Formats: sequence, structure tokens, C-alpha cells
Amino acid sequence: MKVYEKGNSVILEDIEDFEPKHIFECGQCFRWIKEEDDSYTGVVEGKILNVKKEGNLVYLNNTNLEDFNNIWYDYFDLKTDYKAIKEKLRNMDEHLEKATEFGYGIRILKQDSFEMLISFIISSNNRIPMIQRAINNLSRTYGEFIGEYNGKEYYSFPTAKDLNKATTEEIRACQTGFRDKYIKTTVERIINENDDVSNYRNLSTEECLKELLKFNGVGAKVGDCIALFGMQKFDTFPVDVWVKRVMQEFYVDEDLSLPKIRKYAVEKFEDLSGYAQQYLFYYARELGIGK
DNA sequence: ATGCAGGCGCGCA
DNA sequence: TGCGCGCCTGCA
Repeated sequence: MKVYEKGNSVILEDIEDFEPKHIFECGQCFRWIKEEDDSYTGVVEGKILNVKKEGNLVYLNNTNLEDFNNIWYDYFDLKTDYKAIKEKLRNMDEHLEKATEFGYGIRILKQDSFEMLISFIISSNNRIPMIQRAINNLSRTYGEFIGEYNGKEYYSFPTAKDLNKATTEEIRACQTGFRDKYIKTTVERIINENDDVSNYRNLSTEECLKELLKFNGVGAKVGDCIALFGMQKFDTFPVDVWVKRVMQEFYVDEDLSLPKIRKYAVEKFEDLSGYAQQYLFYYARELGIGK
């Protein structure tokens, strides 16, 4: 892979295992919006970035080499060899062979811990467009105005301190629905206990999940998502309805409970569980497997 | 129209 | 430990 700066962009040449659609639509993030030219625009660490792939070039627009080195390299997990991960998974069975071929450009983003905590609380029993809307409303109301890009305004995801200014009613007014009280008590607890959830990265996966489950609105699936996407715990396996369907279709009995499906997967995929989940999820949802 | 969608907390056995 | 149920909200 070659990296160079050109104008207001950083260009990645001959980067392998990087496909914007796969990365931004495999269920891990909510703030990357598809543009008319099939590029994606998002907000990370107070920066607006546009990502576009053309042939063997990935354009990171509205940025520079300094931010690439300080932010985007880690955010897009460019240090990790996804070819090696896919190779291991592909050799496990025919289903993963197909799933890794289908979602060949998936990468697991290194996202902000607190943003993941709140975002996945909102995700429970909810649909992606509505999750995106609620997060946008919260960001516009309680986040910081960053600037404009292509005529649209962008805001940072609010900090716990910012969000703590909102009442339960005001949080609901951002279209969070019945999850308003979960968000309120979660933010309140973080402020009162002066907690920094990004420190959960230092805990073992088991301890990390145990701590996350103490938050109101965080159950098994949501906790796994936060640990995986916000704390880089790759030996987790979030089981949502799509993953349940694809697991039942290919691996386990129809009547196996969710916790048992999870146990089966983590024992099978071990440290690659999170990656396997992403490939299987994207494969199942895009193809409508098990529906 | 009424059931349901990318779950969770709760009450109850 | 394992169930069944209600819940914001928009869409089929």
C-alpha cells in the first residue's frame, strides 16, 4: 500500500481488503452516510471525513497526512492484516469461505467507547435509519458544531458531560423512544462516578462485559457490540436476529437459545469471533439468509 | 389495519 | 436460570 497526500486528500494506493460499502454497512457504525457518488461521509474525533474508492485507489477526502497518521490509520485498523484473518476463517468451513469472499473489504473500525455505549443502547429493538436519526439529533442538539462539508452541517458526538445536561424528556425528544431513561441513567452514572469507559479497553473481555452489563439498557447483545466495536474485544460474538438466522441456517439447531449460540461461536472462532460475526452478519443481511 | 423490527428490564416460576 | 411481556416508532 502506498500513501500520499494530494490537495485536501490522502490517497491510499493498492490497499487490499478495504471496501467502503462493506466497512460502513456491516452493522458496526451509524454515522457514515452514503453520498450520491457512492462515497461515505462521517465524523470521527471532531473531524469530517469523506471516503471514496475508485479502482485501486481509496480517497480520504477533507484530511491530510498528519491526521491520517494520528487518527485514520488506527480508526480503519490499517495495521491489521485482514488477508490473514480471512485466510484463517476461510479454512474453517465453506460458509465462512463464502462470507469472507462476499464481504472481502470489511474492516472493524476502532470507534469511540462512549459513542458506542450510547449508540448501541439506542440500537436495541430499533432499525438502522431510526438509530441514525436519533444519534444525529443528539449530536446536533448536544454535540459541538464542527463545520460544513458539501453543503451539510456536521456535529461531534456529544460527550458524557454535554449529554448530562439533557433531561430524560429532552433525550426522548431526540427520537430515542423508550431508551431515553437508559441513556439518562447511563450518562448520569458515568458523570457521578467520574467513569471513563474507554478504560474498559484495559480489562479482560469477561470483566469488560461484566462492567458493561451494569449499565441500564445494556444486555447481552448490546454489551457484545460495545465491547467489540468500542473496546476492541475480538473474542465476542454479538447475536442479533441476522446472526441468529445465519447461525441456525449453517451451524446450530433451530431451537438453540441465544446465549448458547454465542457460546458455540466463541468456542469455535475464539479470538476471531468478532471478525467472523461481521462477515457472517453482512453476508446474511445482504442476502436475506434465513428470512 | 395490526404486527413487527438489528433487545432490554422486569416480574414471575 | 429461564421464560413471557410491554415498549418508541415507522412501515408493510
